[in-house]
Amino acid sequence: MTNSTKKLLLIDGNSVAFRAFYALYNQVEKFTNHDGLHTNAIYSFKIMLDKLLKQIDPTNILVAFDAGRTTFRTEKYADYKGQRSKTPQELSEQFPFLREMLIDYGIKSYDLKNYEADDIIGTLAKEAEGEGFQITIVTGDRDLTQLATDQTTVAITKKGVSEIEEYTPEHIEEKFGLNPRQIIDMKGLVGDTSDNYPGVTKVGEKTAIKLLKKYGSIEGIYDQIDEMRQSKMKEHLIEDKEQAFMSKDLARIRQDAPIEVDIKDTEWSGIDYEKLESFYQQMDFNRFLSELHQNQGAASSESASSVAPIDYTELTAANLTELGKSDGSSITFHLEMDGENYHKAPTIGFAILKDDKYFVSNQPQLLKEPVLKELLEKATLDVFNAKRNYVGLNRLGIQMAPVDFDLLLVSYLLNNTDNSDDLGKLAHEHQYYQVQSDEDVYGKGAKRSVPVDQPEFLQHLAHKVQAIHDLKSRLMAELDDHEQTELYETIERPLSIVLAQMEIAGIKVDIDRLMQMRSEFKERLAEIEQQIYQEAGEEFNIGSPKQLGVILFEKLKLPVIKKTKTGYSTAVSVLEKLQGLNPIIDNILLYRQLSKLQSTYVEGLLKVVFKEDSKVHTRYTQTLTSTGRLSSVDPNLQNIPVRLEEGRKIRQAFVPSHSGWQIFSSDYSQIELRVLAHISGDENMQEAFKTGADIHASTAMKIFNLDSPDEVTPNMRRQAKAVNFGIVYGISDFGLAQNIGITRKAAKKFIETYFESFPGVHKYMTGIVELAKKQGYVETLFHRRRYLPEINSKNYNLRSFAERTAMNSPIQGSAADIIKIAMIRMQKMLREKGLKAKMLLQVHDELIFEAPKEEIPVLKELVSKVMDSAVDLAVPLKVESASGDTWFDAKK
DNA sequence: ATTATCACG
DNA sequence: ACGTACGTGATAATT
Repeated sequence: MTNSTKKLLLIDGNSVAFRAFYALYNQVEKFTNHDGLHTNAIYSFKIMLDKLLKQIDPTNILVAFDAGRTTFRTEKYADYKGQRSKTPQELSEQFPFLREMLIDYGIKSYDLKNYEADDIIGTLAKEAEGEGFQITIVTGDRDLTQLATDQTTVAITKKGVSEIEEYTPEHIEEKFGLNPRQIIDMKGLVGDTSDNYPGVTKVGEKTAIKLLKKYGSIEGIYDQIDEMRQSKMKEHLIEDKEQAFMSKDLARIRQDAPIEVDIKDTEWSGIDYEKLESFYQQMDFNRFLSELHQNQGAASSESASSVAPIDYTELTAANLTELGKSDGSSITFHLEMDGENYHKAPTIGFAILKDDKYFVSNQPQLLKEPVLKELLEKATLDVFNAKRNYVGLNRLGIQMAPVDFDLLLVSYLLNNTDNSDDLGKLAHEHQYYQVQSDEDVYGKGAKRSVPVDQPEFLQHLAHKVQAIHDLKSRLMAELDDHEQTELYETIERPLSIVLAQMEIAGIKVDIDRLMQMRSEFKERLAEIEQQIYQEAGEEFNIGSPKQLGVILFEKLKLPVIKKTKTGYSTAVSVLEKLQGLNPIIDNILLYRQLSKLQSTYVEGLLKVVFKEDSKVHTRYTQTLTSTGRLSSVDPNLQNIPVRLEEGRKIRQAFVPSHSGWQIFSSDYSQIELRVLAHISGDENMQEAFKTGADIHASTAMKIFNLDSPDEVTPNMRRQAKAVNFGIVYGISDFGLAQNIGITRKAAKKFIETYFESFPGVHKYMTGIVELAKKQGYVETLFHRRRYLPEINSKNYNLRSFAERTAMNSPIQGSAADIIKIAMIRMQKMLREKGLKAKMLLQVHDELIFEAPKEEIPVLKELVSKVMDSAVDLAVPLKVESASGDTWFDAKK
């Protein structure tokens, strides 16, 4: 697109930087680069600048800055801007870098001694108007609207900087009934509190507009003041005449400042991408870096690929020998599958990097050829996502060789915040751009298509193995710096294979049982539904919180307990408070319960059963949680109902895969509290665990100051249990109060007493928060890290959340470490002992197996031993086991 | 794509 | 005065 007219963009640098700074003020601590420099203002300034460049497409640009506090205005009026508080350090340190960024953008910036940015802008705007420019002035300061003309638009930033409001003369007329020049008169009459100059007493915006409509200007008012009828306002006007003229003079933006730039100097030379790239690197603007690379790529080549092409060999049945022999040395491998669910996604290609040579193919069947199969079973592999590759190869009948480097896993250990599972995106996070994301190559949503027959597909695969290889040494070195090599080599890496094996094994589902439940639930739901309609007096969608809210709180006029941001809350906690007021409540609660079971568990589960083996094969996400726990998807087998009997019956549908076998389950008892007892070193807590006491009862004795366990009532124990949970979660009086229904004051007292009774725990909690503030992260027993950038935030909520996280993560994370160790050892033991038993599921603190009935006693012995001894803590670990014909029956 | 709800540890 | 318990995933409704 070419410009038919010349367009000048004038930006009030200080004003916009202030707006930009406060737009992201609540995240100011999140925006710091590796040198500790705050970057939030630069960041949002840049976003706004890009938007403007795109919208306006200017030929000329200038960013004007204030030169300092003293100007000709302070000479005239010493108190001008006198009440302004000092620019915060977090912002002022950003100005030099902001100017540097402008240079990289090819944009001229300018300041002039004794003048404000406004005056530079006013002067240049006037000059540009004479030369026939279209001018846009961008600022956060409304005073500049006085400069609006037919040629000049003033854009005021709103909502931080994400939106702008454009002031043309027409818009100003519409809004105030004044012309732009009268804005100056208005300022003179009203004054300006933020610039700290006075106006006429008792004259505000409304009065000023009325006066100016009648008299035109301040001069006009005083010319005719004698004719004005007697009033308080007239007295004030006469009294403050001098002030009014002075303020008008202060408000008037100069259009004749002695600037040393002219329009020619503002010609935009365009962005210097190389310099901008290194600037982004300096600022740690990873998002902008990857944008930059994509844009450059799109602009510089017709194939829209931003990466240098790789010289590869396309493998065929005929040229397999070119791969050469396998000597067990390290190769980089990638298996491409089309779809997230690798248990069923078609394998569509693969890539190998061996001895600096790239081999790629869109014929995965080739992997079954002896040369390739042997290579993959004998070599040492570097991969991205070992688990995914293992399952994919397993489906081709290949037993994947040991893995040395797993890019996905290592990257997750280094930093588990925003760890993508897309190779390209993740490489970009590590400032590596010689590979694109799948989304970039394949598209997303409805537009997604994988060009398996095109060279770009093979190129993409080659770039994937190249990226894995290129990132290896750097990331492994970082792992070492973090003291995480052991965590990687002895826990996460072997675990990925154990998880793959568990997923492949799957768990058998009794489909008939589920179908039977489905028709039972269907009948009962229909019945309750009719009752609810009757009680409500009309039919509506019970599943819609919005419609339900209208029925309950408007039609039936039940009291509103809580609101969500979109309307009435109808959550269980609310409905329970309404119980007894109307019989409809009980029915809704029951309906909710049953429809949850029906849709999520009965029907949801039936949808994901594999027809071939009547099993569900979940996928564990090993690189997602910020604490180190696993999660389970498609289906989620870590949230199968257990607390309510009705829901627990779902577990009857999980059965062994062979007749004569049983389900066996083992769980750690209070592992998180035991971990806390260990890492806090609290003697009282350790003592309780060492003597095998009931921990909640013993906590109750402490906080209620009892002498004997016999004095602990069930209610005391319940409250003590809640306190223990609270401690693990990073306690707050509010949370505890809410949970056990006591006042905040009482909760606070509980916590105080708790900390007096367990001083070691108290010391740990304050110590870990302090440590987090100092080093920016916390660690588990095995050096798993969690970064807490918000721990020093000025925003109370963000900071408090980070503080609780600092207390909780080492506990939850260490417990996760421990069960992971147990799983690896357990799998090894099953193999070594030649047992038929299979480990199937992990649910955070429990492991679920299937085994021939006769193996159960052996298994029980073995699992207890392995889980008990997974780590050596200052307190014993306790394991409880059970078995039965279904998962439901594997309970005490 | 986001929100409310509810299932689990 | 503020306004929260920690970690997840699936579903249906709504935008």
